[in-house]
Order: sequence, then C-alpha cells, then structure tokens
Amino acid sequence: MTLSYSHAHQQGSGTTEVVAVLITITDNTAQVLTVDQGKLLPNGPLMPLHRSLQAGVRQWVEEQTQQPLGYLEQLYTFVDTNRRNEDGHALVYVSYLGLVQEQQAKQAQSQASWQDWYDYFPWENHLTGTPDIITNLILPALYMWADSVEDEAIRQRRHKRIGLCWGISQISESHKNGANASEADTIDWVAEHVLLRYEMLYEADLVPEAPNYQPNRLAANWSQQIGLPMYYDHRRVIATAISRLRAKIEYRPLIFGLMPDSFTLSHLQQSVEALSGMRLHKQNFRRLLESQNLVMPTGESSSAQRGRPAKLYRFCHDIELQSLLMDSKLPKRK
Amino acid sequence: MTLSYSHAHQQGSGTTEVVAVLITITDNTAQVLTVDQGKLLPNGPLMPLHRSLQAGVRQWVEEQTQQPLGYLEQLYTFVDTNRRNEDGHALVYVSYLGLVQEQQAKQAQSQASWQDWYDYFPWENHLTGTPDIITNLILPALYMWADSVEDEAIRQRRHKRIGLCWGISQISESHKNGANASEADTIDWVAEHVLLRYEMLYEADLVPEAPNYQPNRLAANWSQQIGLPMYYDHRRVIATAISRLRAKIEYRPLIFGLMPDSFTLSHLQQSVEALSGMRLHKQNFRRLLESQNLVMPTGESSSAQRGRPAKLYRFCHDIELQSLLMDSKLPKRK
DNA sequence: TATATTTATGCTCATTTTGAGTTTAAGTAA
DNA sequence: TTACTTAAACTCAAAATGAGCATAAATATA
Repeated sequence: MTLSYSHAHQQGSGTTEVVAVLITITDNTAQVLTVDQGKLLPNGPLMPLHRSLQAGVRQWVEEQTQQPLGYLEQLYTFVDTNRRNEDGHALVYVSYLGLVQEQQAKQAQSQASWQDWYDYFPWENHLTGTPDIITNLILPALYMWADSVEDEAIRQRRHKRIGLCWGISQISESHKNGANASEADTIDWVAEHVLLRYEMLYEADLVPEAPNYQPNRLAANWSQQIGLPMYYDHRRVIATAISRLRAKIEYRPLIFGLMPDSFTLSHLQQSVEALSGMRLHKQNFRRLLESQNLVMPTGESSSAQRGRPAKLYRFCHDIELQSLLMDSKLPKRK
Repeated sequence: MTLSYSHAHQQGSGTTEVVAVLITITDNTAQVLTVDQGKLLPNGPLMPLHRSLQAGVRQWVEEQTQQPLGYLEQLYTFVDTNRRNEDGHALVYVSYLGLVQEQQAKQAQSQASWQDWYDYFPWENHLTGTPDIITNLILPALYMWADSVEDEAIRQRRHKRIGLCWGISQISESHKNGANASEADTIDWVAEHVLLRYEMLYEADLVPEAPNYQPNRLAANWSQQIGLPMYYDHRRVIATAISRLRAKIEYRPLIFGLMPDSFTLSHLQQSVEALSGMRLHKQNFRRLLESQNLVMPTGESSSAQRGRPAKLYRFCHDIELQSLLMDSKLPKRK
C-alpha cells in the first residue's frame, strides 16, 4: 500500500488540506468520485491564494477531476498525526460533501473515476433486504470481538452496542445465547449510522485500514468481502459523508442537488432509496412530497418503458430559499 | 478595538488554531465562557505535541480558564484570511462546542468569565415573548436594508428571507404594505436559526463586526442594543454553537451534559428553555420524557421553595450508549 | 383482439404522535 | 383556615404516520 501520491503538490509549510466527497447518482446507483484507482478522494493543500476553504475545494476538484460541482457543505475536520510538515506540525484536513447532478457526472476524466459507494460499504446496501455479509460474516466476527474481552461489563456493553449499531431484529433468535434474552428485541436498522458502524469495524480490527487487522484469523476471503479499503482515513471520510447525507435528506431537500431538471416521482424515490440504502413506501413518499410543495408537474409525461407513463416533475425553484431555511422533510422508512 | 491579544503564544509556522464555545447553565440562564473581558473565546494554536484536535482544545481551555469540561464536539472550521503566518498561509481555526455541568461551572478564574449568552444575542431570548428589539429595531432596519436595493426581484427575495428567518407572524399586519399580502402569513420563529439571523444582520451591516457598519445611520443607541460584539469572528462562532445546540437538543439528550446529578423535572425543563429561548408545554414535556426512559426518580423530593415539592430525578446512566446512538428526542415548542 | 403484466396514481383506515386543556394533589404564606 | 403556588395525573381533538386496497393507463403476450 503505497502512500506516496497525493502530496506531490505540497509546497511550503502549510499544514492544511481539503478533501472532497463528491456524490452523484447514475442508474439509480449512488456514486462517489475518487482518484488514484479508487484509493483516494480528490484532495489538495490549502494555499495562500485560496480565499476560503470552499474555494480551495473547488479548485482542487476542478484540477484533479474536471468535474463541475454545485452544492458543497463542510463535513468534518481531521488531524493526521502521521503526516507532518518540516516543522513537525500535524496535517489538518477539512472534508467537504459535494453534490453533482445526474446529467453533470462526466465519465472518468484523467485520474478520476466514479465508484459505486457500496463497493466501499457493502453492508450499507439494504435495497434487497439485509445483506448476507452482515448476518454471515460481520455479526459473528463482531460477537467474537465482543466476547474476546475478560471483563463481563465491557462484554455486555459491546453486545448492546452491536445491537444498537447493526439493528439486531432478525438475528436476535440465533444470538440470544446469554441470559439477557429479554432485552429490547426490536431495534431496527438506522440508515444514518454509517460512521458508527464503520468505526466499530475499525475498532474491532475488521477492516484493512485498522492497526491490528489480521485477515487470517477471520473468514477465508474476508478481505474480498469487507469492501474496498482506501489510503489514509479516506474511507472514514466517505462514511462521514454518507451519514450526513442520509441524516440530512430526511429533513432538508438535499436531493435537489442530485436530480436532473425533470424527473418522474418514481425516479426521485429511487434516488432517495439509493442514498438511504432502503426501500420506501411509494404512496407515503408521494403524500409527503405533495404536502411540502417541493415539486410541480411540468405537464409532460415520460415515454414509459413498460407500464403506465409517469408525469414529469421539476422542483419549485421558487422555494430555493425555503429549501435552505425551512424544515422540509423527505419521507422516512418503509 | 485592539486585536493584539490571543496570539502571544503562537510560535513556529502552525496555521491551525482551536476555539472553544463552552456552555453552562446557572440560575436557569445559559452562559458562555469567555476570556479577555468577554471579547474572545478560549483559543490557542494546535501544536505538534497535541495528539488530536480535542486534546488541543482541552489543553488550552484548561490553561486559560481552569475549567474542567466534559462533553465536547466539533462545530465548524473557519479560515481567517486576515491572519496569516510568515509564509502567507491563512489561519485555519477549528471550533468546538463543550458542555459544562451546572455544579462544575467555576467562578471567573484568571482571565476567564461566564457571560449570559443573550448579552451577545438579545434577539434570541423569547422566554417572555418576542423581544421588543426585534419589532422595534431589527425588523425596521432589515426592511430598510431590503428596500435599499434597486432590483425588484432581489428586494422580494430579501423580504421573503427576512420573514423566514425572523418569523413574521405578529408583524405581518404592520408590514404588508406591498401587494403580496396573501403570502404565507404564519411563518413562526425557529429557535435554531441563530446563525442565519446573525449572518443576516452581518450582511446588512447591522452589527459592529460588519465591514460597513455605520451606527449613525441607525437608531440612536443602536450599538448598545444590538448585543456585545467580539473580536475576529467569535460572535459568529457562538451563533454556530447555539444553532447546533438548539437543533441537536431536539433529537439527542445533550442536556445530560449540563444538568447536575439530581434535579426536578421543572428544573430540567427550565434548562431546556434557557437553551432554546422559548417556553415549553409542561405536561407534554413530561410525557415525552417518560416515553423515552431517559430519567428515573431518585426517591427523594426537593425541599420546595413555595408549592408542592417535586420529585428528584437522575438520568439513566444505564443508557449512556443509547443516548449516543438512538434518536431520543426532547420536546418541541409550546 | 383479448388478456396478463407492469407501472402510476388516487384513496381509505387504523394507530401513533402532537398540541393544548382540565383536574386533583401537596406543599407554603397570610 | 384560606389563598396561593407548584406538581403531577389524566383527557381529548387534530395531525402525522404506516400500511394496504383500488383504479388507471400503458406494454407484452397468448
């Protein structure tokens, strides 16, 4: 794992970098923009000429990916004490979440490429039910990790934590070996806990990025199944982005930034589903949309592929402001 | 306005600083910890010896204020292009929100002092109804600002924005001079829009920190009424903190970090009210609390001052984890 | 052509959650 | 004792939510 790249352009003694998580949806699949064969996010040092962090992000994204980008919001700021400048100052990097409209997502320019984000987080895709990787691989490994500790109290807390993070509704039967089978047995999957789940895998040394990762102690082809690793902490940065996106989409119409100018309601719903990784209830989705006055029919209909043709809609740009200010929700779970 | 202080300890070429917004509640009043006579937040440069941003924050807060602090979360990262190091790199500062338990809030150590946060944001205190400053001073000034522009479209957007930000329910009568009186007339005050409101005042040059602030053009004693200014962008940082706190307290039991070990439900409610700046409906507040299993009675009662003595409660520390993970809400408006 | 299949869209219904009261209990101050 | 104050239990209607049924309008197929 060569960590050489990415700082070729670093000059002077700046200790601040920007990192961008750009998201788009193509063919109902959520994608993230990467460089360096999917191993890194677009990034670059903040330079004296940049007038703001946003400006820095936009410049480096433009330069490294030629991708025009719209909505951009700050995510989180990390410190990497393993990377320091000549004065010994640790590298600080500020991450941003950016949205790219469907039609704007260009094909693989230069070093950049769009990647299905579930290639990095296969356990986050619940579009066709709970993925096997959770029940067959992850949960057994996590319970082994939980039980590997002497202290009974810690063990119990870990069990509880696993349940809360991963939603132990189905598996409760097969894993209530302990006496505490009477615990709240219907905790359900919370889509926005992406970061918590990734961090638990990291803490349990179950991902290649973790300090004590030992795939030999795990299932045979563990490394192939646990998702693509990245350099530095970039997979964690993506997890942060997905968490934010999934949480925010429920009360702010961020989906605006990802849709083309006109679309069907099904298309819109599938886009939200691609982000949340879960299926939604069709009728309720529409009801909520209607109650919010977020979209209006264009008058045209889509040239249907199979069934009844759907009406086309566009967002009420009239409400740009409201969309920023007011609490306009989007639907929840199925 | 001397901006000299606060960088006396800067050494080397680091371009990263940390800033802390520490919050406590004493006598049902929300307070923020400041240094330099209330003009600055505790802050300091990130140094090579710091192993994380949190560690940096804790060290500087400890050093400057001797205040022990518990819960800490990252807020936002700013760039100040006006402050640069010898290489021309702009200063990056990472802000944190910290909570201090009521009993832990010490009195004015060294340079530090606790300030009523509504001294900085008098318009945010709606505990006794909409404050006069909004109707008498701020809104007239904002509408003047909105109307000061030629372009009709921009003027309309500004009017709309003002309404959304400041909740134009009461004043709609006196200000529907235009033809569009039929607009949604019942927009209500949203407590967590603190940052939006401050930024609007800044944009309209109505606060002393703004580049074109000209108090002479405004009401006679404008500067005395519009809240205490701070150096740099520190008042904006507090606004960011209050926004986050008010938003998050509705779906995460952050209030934990501010309460003493045992308390009455009324005390708890008053604390939440101090943060949100609004009165809550007593019975519904209790109902919600009960449905969440966040608190449990200690068995004791408070030695009542006047009325019937209230039972004392404590938080279910059993649920530390759940409080972090699950969506446990606290009540909304009255 | 008739029929099945597919997708879109309109509508119903039971349950839960909210907002807002009323009533009763248990203390202190006059 | 009486008035006043705060606590706490309970009620009720309106709104939001989760889930299902019914109908409409197209295409694919027998």
